[in-house]
Amino acid sequence: MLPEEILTNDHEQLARFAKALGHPVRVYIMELLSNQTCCFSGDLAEDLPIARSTLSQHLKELKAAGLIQGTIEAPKIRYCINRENWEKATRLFGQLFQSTPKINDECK
Amino acid sequence: MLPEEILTNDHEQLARFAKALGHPVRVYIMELLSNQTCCFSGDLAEDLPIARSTLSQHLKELKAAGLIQGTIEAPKIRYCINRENWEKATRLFGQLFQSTPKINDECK
DNA sequence: AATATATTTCGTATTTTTGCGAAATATGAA
DNA sequence: TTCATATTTCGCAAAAATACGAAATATATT
Repeated sequence: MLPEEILTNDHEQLARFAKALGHPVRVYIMELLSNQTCCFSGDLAEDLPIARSTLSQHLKELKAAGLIQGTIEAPKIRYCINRENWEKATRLFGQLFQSTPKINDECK
Repeated sequence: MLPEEILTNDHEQLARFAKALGHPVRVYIMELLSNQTCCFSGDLAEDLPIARSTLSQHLKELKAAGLIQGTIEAPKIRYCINRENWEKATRLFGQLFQSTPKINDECK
């Protein structure tokens, strides 16, 4: 038996996903990608008030967290959601938010 | 009419919540608080492998994001979830994750 | 008032994040 | 091969996050 870990892999994984979503631009991108299958970096760059290199970094971070993936469609790159991890994130966040905390008078 | 904002208040708010959840210790705390109504900082400090001052900072951050609130119960402090904002977070994350992205062959 | 307990704030150091423009890379078209 | 387009990486700077121990604060108890 392993020693009881307080901080589990799920905690770590959820924190990683949450951190990746911890910037409005990245929330915007994930929202977009979860509604319309894919998009090009250029389309985002036109809408968003940030430099292309900055956008690129945000995309990189989402990719590092496993939330998106890119496929070359020269000369562009098509970005899509990583369905498997998105579902994992859906499950983990869903778990966290599933239980409505009980009302507690001491805490007004 | 205001100019169409790309990054909305909801994006900002969700990012703020996500950022607050972007650390395993804070995920652990919120998970705990969403299951059992309240807890004391000391109880957390005993379980978690971090200094009390570090824990205090994490709690402060969760409080700043509006996810928890503390009430003095001297000499301890009882921390509880902020139900209103937790529900807001539940709604915002729920919205983000509600739509399962369509399968897309180009993105294997 | 003095003591003990619980927690936070302060000061500091290190690491990470965020952002930009310039330069580099990759690829299709001429 | 050269040119044009799309995107990323690099180099830098500024800001924020993370962590710790020591000191400060707050409050109940003696």
